[in-house]
Amino acid sequence: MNHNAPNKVTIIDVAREAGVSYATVSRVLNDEPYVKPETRERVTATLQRMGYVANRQARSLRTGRSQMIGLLVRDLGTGYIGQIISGVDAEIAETDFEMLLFTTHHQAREPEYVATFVGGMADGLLLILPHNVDPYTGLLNQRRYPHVFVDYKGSDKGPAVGADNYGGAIMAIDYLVSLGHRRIGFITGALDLTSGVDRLTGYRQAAANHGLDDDPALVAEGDYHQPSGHAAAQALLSLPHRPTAIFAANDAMAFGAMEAIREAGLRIPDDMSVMGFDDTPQAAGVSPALTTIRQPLEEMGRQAVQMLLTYIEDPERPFEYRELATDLVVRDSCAPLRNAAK
Amino acid sequence: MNHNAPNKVTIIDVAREAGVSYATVSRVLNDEPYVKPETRERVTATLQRMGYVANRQARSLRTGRSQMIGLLVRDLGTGYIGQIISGVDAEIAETDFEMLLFTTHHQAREPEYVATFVGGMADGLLLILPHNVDPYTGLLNQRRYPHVFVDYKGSDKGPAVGADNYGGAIMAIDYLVSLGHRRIGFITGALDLTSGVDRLTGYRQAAANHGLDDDPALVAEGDYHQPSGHAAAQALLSLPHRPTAIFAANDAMAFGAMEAIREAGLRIPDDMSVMGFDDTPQAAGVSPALTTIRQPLEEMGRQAVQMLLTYIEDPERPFEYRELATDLVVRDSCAPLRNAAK
DNA sequence: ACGTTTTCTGAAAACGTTCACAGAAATAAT
DNA sequence: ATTATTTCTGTGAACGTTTTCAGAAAACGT
Repeated sequence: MNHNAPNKVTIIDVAREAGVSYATVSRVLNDEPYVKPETRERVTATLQRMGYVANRQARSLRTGRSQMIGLLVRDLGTGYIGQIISGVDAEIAETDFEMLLFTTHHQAREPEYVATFVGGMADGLLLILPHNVDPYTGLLNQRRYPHVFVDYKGSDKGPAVGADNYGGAIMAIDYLVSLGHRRIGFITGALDLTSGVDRLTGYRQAAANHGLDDDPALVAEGDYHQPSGHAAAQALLSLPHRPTAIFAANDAMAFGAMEAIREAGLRIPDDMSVMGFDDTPQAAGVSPALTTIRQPLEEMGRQAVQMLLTYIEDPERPFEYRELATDLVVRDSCAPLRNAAK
Repeated sequence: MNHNAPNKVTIIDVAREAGVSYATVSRVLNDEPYVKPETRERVTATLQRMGYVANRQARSLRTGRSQMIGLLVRDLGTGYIGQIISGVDAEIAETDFEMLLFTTHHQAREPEYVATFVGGMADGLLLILPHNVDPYTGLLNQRRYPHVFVDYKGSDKGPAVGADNYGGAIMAIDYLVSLGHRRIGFITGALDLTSGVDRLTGYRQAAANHGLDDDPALVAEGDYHQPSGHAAAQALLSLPHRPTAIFAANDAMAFGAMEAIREAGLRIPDDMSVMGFDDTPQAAGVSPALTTIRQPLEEMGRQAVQMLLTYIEDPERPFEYRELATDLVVRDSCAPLRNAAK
């Protein structure tokens, strides 16, 4: 008797108890035909009575399929990722797969995790990683292991689903310009992420489109975290010729900026308009409610799952990139430019 | 050749390639002694070269241990749970276990998930479920499967770690009373949760201690979600003799209450003091910053893991309940009662 | 030089399943 | 009644590991 194994009841125990072979038990377990109805019933009852629960590892060892979809995620803390996962979870719930999530706050361990998944722990993998994924593409592609990068820009590195960050930034500036703003400060996201770069590019392009000031001082670098938004806004506010509106590359930094603006004794939106990007749950809750660009995060999760399933079906399918549209969400943090104020 | 199995390389392939038996490969894999250094080196090199990655299911089938800690969680959307998981993850990272998370937005599938874990998928289970857990205690205890309920009140049902919700509520009221408030509205949490009940009981006890009005109308029912806080606050504000302070059983509802208070044309904290419970990340970000009762969520996660490890070590250990202290976090949403205002 | 211990290695069984196969029992067709 | 088909059931192999066992090779003591 194995002391470290909690008293498990196996298919064999059930078989003995029900007076059949273990193959038959397996058959009823898998709803296979060709089991005499009364036998099936007897086995089912025994299964129930003995509290049998299948050993998935044995099953998946044998079948070569785990019926699990892996999710590799960094830093669950933010509601941002929570929303994506919500979508993933909802979509998976409609399949006969289950979701298996590994979090890692330690980038160093990630390759190990990826290897675990590839090694058979899951039939496919969704990666939601806020950093360069190159270290993993080798392993993943070499085995043609089904996977999708989420919230990531597509490339020849692998399949991905992301949002139209470039278009969203354009939309934001268009909106501010429509309110009469001409001097618009921008707080960048982390520039080692494609989303950070794309939003910046969008800002620049829109500024050029409208012939706005392209004072380099109007661009302040941030890293997507609230404190960096605070600092960047302070820099923008202390400019000799300061902007009348600030567009932050995400909501968290917009919140930081709002703080800084208030500390400078200015009112939002009367003295300074503020826009964010993401439409996190807090955006609506904060005061004044934040005007922002919505990313369809939940939808992103859903699409990622759908895409992954196609790769599980056919691992050889060529890489696909799906880009989801972003929307303008108008709330209370932006106001028309008052000529007087200028 | 199995078509659905991606070209895996097994211990046997490596053995053949390195010219040894697979037992030897297994030995070097597990750092066992008694392998000739040069053999070990050759095998290691082959392992590396062929890109071997272990099949965990096979390993755990054989050893009876998965080296995984399961986490069953509902509704990741909230940052609240994210914080607990942060702690769990940090603590697990210091062990040689890994974390395996199942989310479920569908309560109906939970028993199935629990069964999966018990069936060998993980060596122990942490349950963070915002509802009654009775349906699972049977299965879990019958097998003496190592588990801990997190953010849950201890009982004879199973081991748990939770926060001192009762004491926290007392602390909150004590603080408001110290500011001079005598008429304090309370917005309850979900009353099917032990935390909801305990915070209410704490409120009542503290009110009695200080001989406050025990007008039943001062207690408005909420469900821990922001909208319910909004509604409940509206009810409290429309009272003929309205409170001078509102204590919400969690931060989310406090945010809803703040909204309602502003809509009623009142200022916070000048006209109405507001307190929350939890100290979610937004509490500090909102304006005015929310005075609240801090729950050591991350610590809760850490302790839960520590506790679980002791049960994995010795499944027979009697049920333990750890209660973590809560703290008062003073910010800007409460002000002394102005006698004039009354 | 010889037994003894120590180091090293491989064969084979086991973990809990599924599945191909073949045989038995029941049913249908002649 | 006999054969052909269908339904049912059990045996044994396999999935990729770890681990026990025993035997071979090396190192050691005398």
